[in-house]
Amino acid sequence: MNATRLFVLGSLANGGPMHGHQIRLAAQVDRTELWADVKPGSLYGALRRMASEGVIETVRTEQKGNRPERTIYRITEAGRAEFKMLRDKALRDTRIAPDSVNLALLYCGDLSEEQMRAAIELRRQNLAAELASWEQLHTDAAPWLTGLEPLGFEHQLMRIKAEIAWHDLVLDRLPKMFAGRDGAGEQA
Amino acid sequence: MNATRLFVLGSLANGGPMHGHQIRLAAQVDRTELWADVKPGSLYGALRRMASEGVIETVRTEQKGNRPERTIYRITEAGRAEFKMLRDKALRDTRIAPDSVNLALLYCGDLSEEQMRAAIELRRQNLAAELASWEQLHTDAAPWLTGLEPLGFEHQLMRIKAEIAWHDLVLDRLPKMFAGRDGAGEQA
DNA sequence: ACGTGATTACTCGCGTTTGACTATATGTGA
DNA sequence: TCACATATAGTCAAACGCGAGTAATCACGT
Repeated sequence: MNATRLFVLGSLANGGPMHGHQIRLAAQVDRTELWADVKPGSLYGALRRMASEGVIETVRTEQKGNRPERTIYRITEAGRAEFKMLRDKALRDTRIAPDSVNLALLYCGDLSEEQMRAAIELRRQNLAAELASWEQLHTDAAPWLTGLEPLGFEHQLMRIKAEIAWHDLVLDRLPKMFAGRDGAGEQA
Repeated sequence: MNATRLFVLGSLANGGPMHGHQIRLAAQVDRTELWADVKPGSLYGALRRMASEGVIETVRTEQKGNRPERTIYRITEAGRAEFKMLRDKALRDTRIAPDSVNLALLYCGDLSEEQMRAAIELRRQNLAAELASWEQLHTDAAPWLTGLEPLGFEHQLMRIKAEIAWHDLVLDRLPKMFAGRDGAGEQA
């Protein structure tokens, strides 16, 4: 919920005054972007809104050569207050957004067992790749992780593993799910 | 991704022509809303947009007494095409949105071990309640479930269980995470 | 006859997100 | 030195999401 605002406030609170692009770069360096995934279009809009609300304020604007002007923002006291509020809210929020595949499942009545199996196996493959990539990321980053950040990695790994486990369960169940359907009529 | 559109198209494809409110009621009855969670404010906007695009079209408008007029929509051929596209897309999409708690974790440097433990334990409690509620829902609905719907329930249950397992892991690790911090100095 | 709470059906306005786009500067290799 | 990718820094319109509101009707007891 409101991850963009939390991200902006956190960046400015921990990194000092910065302009938009700088926020993005810093998030790459310190891996914040792994957990936030804020697109540029969202960022600049949020910066302007938040400045107009007074949770952040512009320090000054610069221009190097003829490149677009950049505006440097700093967090205000009101911003620090909202920062803590948003952090605590995120810490309290346990809502689990329903996976869109569950919705798709309702509409798969016209697919054959083979088509479903193929789709699920492809998903499983992608998840396995995603898992491998996160594991790589984890081992690479491990020496630099501080505070509670390692728990975030474990969280992500466990979630992907659970996802894979469900896919295995589905692959196991598929024959049974299709057994009760008319394919050619067992014994008419 | 675009769950609202998939939801609208699926409703009209499987339920025949309907007006907005009818779509919501039908989604309640057949449990589609469990997997979509589309708010009224989103629904009517989507209906108008989609009508203007031609993926759905208005059949007629009615008015009972002096109540708000209701517009009955039907899916078009273009709509059926987009429906399959969106369904297949949802079926292919394995992206796992990062949990906002992982972002919050980065900003918890000022919290004590006790504060963190309390926060995580509260989360765990809420998740346990959520799990119980889904299990109830599952056993209640079990006799009426058709097609691949049961797999959706198992999916949700597994995800919540994984979430709980992570919280248990965190509770186990917390002492170690805080061991390396200055609380009073072990033996100076 | 009358309040009152639920239901019906949708509107409104604002916040937010997104993808595509702009436009300059800086390598980098042939 | 020319071409082409990449980095820098941000804009914009349109789509999207949502809480709150509206305004009538209906159900129900009292």
